[in-house]
Amino acid sequence: MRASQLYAPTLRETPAEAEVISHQLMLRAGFIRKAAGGIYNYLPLAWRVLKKIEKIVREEMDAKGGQELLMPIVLPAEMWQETGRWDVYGDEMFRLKDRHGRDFCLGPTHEEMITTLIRDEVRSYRQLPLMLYQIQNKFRDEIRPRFGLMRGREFIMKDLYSFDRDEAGLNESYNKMYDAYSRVFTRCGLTFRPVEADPGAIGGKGSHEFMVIAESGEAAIVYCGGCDYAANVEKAELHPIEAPAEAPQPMALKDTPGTKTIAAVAEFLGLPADKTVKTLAYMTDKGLVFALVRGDHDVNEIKVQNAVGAIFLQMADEAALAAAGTAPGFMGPIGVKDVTVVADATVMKLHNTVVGANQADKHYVNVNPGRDFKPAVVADIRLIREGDPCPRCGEPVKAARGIEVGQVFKLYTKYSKALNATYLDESGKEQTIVMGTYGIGISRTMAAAIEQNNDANGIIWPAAIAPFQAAVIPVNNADQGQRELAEKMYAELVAAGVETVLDDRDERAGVKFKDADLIGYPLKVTVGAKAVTENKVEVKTRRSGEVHFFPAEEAVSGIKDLLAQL
RNA sequence: CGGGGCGUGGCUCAGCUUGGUAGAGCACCUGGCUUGGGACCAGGGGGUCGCAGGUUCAAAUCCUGCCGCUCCGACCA
Repeated sequence: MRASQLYAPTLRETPAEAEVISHQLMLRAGFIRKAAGGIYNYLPLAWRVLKKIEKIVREEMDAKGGQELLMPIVLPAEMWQETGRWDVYGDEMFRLKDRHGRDFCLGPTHEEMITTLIRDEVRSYRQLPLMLYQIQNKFRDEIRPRFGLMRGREFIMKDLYSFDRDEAGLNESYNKMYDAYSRVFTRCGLTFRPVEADPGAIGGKGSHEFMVIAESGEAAIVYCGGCDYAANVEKAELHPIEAPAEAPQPMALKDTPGTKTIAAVAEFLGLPADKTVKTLAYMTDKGLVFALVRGDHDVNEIKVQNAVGAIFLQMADEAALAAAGTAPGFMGPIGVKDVTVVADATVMKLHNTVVGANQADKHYVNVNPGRDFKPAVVADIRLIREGDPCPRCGEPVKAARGIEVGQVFKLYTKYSKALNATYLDESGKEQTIVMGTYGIGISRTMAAAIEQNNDANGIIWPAAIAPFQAAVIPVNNADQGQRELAEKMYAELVAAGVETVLDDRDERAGVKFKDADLIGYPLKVTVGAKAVTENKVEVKTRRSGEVHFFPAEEAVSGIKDLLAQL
């Protein structure tokens, strides 16, 4: 490709709208342009990168027996109504009507479509297992699209669906995908970590997320230095903590004026925060829920949601609290009606603790959980923090941030049951197909790669996904010798199968170097005066800045060697 | 959905307080000069100042409404 023909409009200045580095660099380097909030055009350089990522993904999916197909973007409402997700998805779903008033949506994911697609055709155990996938644009009307390609409203995703006879088959498919995902992200040159995850709205049980480790990541994860445990904080388990034994005291109501926070109550009573109980109120589709954790702990809302089986959960407002007959700042589990009390397992270990009395300026003291109140649910609902013990080995966990580039789920029969996808086993008995779903954010992976590979001058592409491998730069276009040698190097590299850009633009050397660094070609091949007079072609590695000189006739093999090392 | 900020040429921004014929740098076009890290000189093209109302002799500037972008929040009572 000749740079004079390449449509890659670079910007000297960073557009004001971009906050994270990947977004800034993709705009500046001429990879993307915005069409609307969270919706982007992929220009030729970006498209080349995306196709490389897709190619790696296809190879790894195919290697595990996946078969590629393509489903529609526009999906009819009926199948979503059958599984209930037409309502569950809420405002995040792009909806539209055709001229007859029939409801459709732009596919946010395709479990419903794939399941209805195969249910009429797959009738026998002989047709299983089956793995089908597509690479397709997905649509989610995010509350707040941000960070460029990292959280867009339209994005490119690979989604694979596995269909098995039973749980054993599902586990096998799941393990294959887990392995394939590890291979994909390794080949893309990313530093990543699979972590245990909460399946969330997709449903099912058993899930891992593949996290690209980056400061700008939206997800918080913990991992153990002592063993290989790693999890999203939403999921990370915690064992209950024992409290030192104490003789139970009689419960008493005590005036605690103005103590609306744990810190204030603890100070007023002269107790450490870990001898108190914190109560948070949530409105859910299952009614009002009180979540109890030890005073110095935090609530994990996902765990609360799972503990009560709620689809919807948010902090209760003052009106809801008033209706429930309690007082903000002084809430507690004792004497409340029509409230589901969920206690963290650690709370149940406390002796002579403190809870709000559900009236202003009063707390109960010397409360003994189990004796003085009995929660409807006791579960692990605590949010893990750095330094908490690993649930597997007890070593303190470390915290990190990650960009979720892939997630694998064991769905079991959630969708196959709702959509009636069954097969006949050997004995002629009807069985429900067991499913898994496996996604990779292709466009997000591109952004994540930039988040992890950049410097002050621009992008540093891992060679496997770089839009081009090398840029040939004649320093002085006016010099015929340089121009001709650069043309020759370019022709030879292309003939040798090296994806190369020849910067034939009538620009000064500085401009060409700056653009090459910004775009992030792994190698710069500089043809200057020395190349012509001393037969020394300069090859500079983008990442390390390392410089090699080759005689022109050896340059191509030298470049191929360098690329092989990247 | 709540709160803040911002919408002026392709990009970054000034001008708005105090109304009076729309600016700079970069980018772009022409010519010259230059050629190893975003040169220089001269000339030139390009803007319904987000949209719609209103106030005024006169609105980018003041007022009202709307739209868009962006940041924070929508978790620890």
